[in-house]
Amino acid sequence: MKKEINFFEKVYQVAKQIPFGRVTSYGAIANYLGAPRSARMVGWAMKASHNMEEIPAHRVVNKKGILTGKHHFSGTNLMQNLLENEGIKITDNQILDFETVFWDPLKELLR
DNA sequence: TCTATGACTCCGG
DNA sequence: CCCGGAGCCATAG
Repeated sequence: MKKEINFFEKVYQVAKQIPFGRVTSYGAIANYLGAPRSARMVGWAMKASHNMEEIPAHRVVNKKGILTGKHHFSGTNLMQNLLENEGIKITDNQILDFETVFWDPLKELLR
């Protein structure tokens, strides 16, 4: 095992830096990691994050602002509940004002 | 090694 | 934005 830092670890580090009341997309994280084609891997990492330390995976949605992974959370509306608790409005798994709450690590985190 | 899968994204209609 | 199809890539078996 030479690679101590896996792709997952990178995703976790970025996910942890997502500010309160903000969300980002899998592609944005993947792009920040230098793997814009590995957006799916980010989602895969999020799924594994359940077994890791506390990762705000509920703040990560797809590019359309849809809670594609809410089904993977405990219960059925936990993910939506967590986001709404942060002041994010959601309708039918779709984040309202997605462009407003969107947090791009490439633009906000970096630099 | 190969196949299947997926919390995605892009493209054309 | 919705729908169908294709591309991408790490992980599991």
